[in-house]
Amino acid sequence: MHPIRLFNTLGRELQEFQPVHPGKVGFYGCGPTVYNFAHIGNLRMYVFEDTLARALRYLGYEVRHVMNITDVGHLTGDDDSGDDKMVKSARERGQSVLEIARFYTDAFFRDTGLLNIRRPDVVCKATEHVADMIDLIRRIEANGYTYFAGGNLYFDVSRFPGYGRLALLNLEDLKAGARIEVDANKRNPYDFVLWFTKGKFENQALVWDSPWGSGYPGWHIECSAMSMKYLGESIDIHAGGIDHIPIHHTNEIAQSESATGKPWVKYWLHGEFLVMGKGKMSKSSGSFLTLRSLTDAGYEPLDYRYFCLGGHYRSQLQFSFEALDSARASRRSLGERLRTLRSQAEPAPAVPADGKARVWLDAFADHLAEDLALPRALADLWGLLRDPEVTPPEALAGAYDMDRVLGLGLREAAEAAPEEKAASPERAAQIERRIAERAAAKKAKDWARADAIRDELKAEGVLLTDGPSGTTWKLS
RNA sequence: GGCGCCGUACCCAAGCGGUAAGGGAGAGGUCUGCAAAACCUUCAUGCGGCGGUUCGAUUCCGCCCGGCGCCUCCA
Repeated sequence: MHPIRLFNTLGRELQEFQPVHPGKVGFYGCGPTVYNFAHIGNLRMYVFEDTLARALRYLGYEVRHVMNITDVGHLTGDDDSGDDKMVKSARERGQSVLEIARFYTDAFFRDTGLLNIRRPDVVCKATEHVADMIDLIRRIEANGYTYFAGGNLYFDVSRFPGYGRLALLNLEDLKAGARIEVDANKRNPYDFVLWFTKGKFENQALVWDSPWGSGYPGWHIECSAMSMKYLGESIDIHAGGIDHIPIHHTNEIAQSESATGKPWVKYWLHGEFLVMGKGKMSKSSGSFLTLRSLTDAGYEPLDYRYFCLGGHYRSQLQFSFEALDSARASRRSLGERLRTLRSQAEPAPAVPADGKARVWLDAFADHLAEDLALPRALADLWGLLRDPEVTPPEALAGAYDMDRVLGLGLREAAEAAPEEKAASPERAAQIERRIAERAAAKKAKDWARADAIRDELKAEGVLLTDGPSGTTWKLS
């Protein structure tokens, strides 16, 4: 096991990682709310969670990765968010809320799969854990942290010392804070609902029976309940988006710890936003980019993954197509390099135990262990591949090893044929004929003729490359 | 109004007290009939501005300018 340091939002500092149970990591990563397609900003978050789990494993820890799927509540209503259109069109297709949830859940895993994001060990849906949530709320209630008002069960923030510590909230400051929701039933503006029987949404689609009446759970309880169910009452890492610090995670801590009476999450890791042009990409502000829109524009999903790896998870990442182009060019170049290495790697590559390659691999591990410094780790990959002192088999084996974390499909890239983009057999034969024709022209030193054929093919989207062993081609 | 984050070359982006990682683009070169590809080399005395602390600051402190996020579902 490699020692690791992580930046804990709780305390805002780099801390040495000491899991509750040595060598084992209970990791809960916030999952999607499945009421729309994930946009590339969301996806950045899941790339982060994925690389974190991969890195922990690479560094010798046994990881149990749990992710929630939020498929409950607030699917109807919320009409000022602009998402209504999505729901409405789904409704027009005669689908239920659960069908919508299933549709977007499938879409989510399709996207994450394309990005080489490994499926977490446990994927849990909120709707399948309402009983667990009710049990947890009962414990909170039994411990005296709740009150019932206006049909809803509230969490009483004033009973929980240290509320808001994660977010550095100052409860005294909230007064003038312009936009706190006015809920006459709340004793304190920061109180939040654990169980609704009367919500702001008239036609809540899903309701369950509970000791407090028929209704549905509050926004925050699912993560507390499910993380405890699958990881125990104290977990090592909880990761999520930076926007969740002040409300969602703050409330999760309050309710979890008031139920169990013990610390809940040891290390809080928060990923920063992907920003584009004038600000973050959000579901509610109209148009946003999906993975699909990138692939439609001719990019491969892993180009986007590579792009994400180029920035540290705690920094905002500036998205642009220019930047994505750069990522694509880098990844292609990487593939080219690996293919060359593979053709030179005589012995079957094995992970280098010593030698110069080991130096790069050690640096790679050290960088991962230092708050998941993926940009550094990526630079180590380039260093390994460009180092003249590293033999081709070592370089190749080292790259494959690093790819356990990077997830860039390096082995596939190395083994891909140059003409990876296949044409139909007829088309291929036709192209081969033209090449043969050109070869004859070249032999006769009829350069004009040879160049004309090359230009014609280029215009048709076929790129010719003359090499020592003849001419190869690929579709552009 | 409150809280937090950030400003590094043409672009993306690391570094966060010891003299600027990496990638892309650009430039030069090798190779080639010419290209393309590949490979090699090169590319910030400088890190928004002004002060301060220090032997030494891109890194710490203060102020200013500019950008972003959260406080409402949101990664």
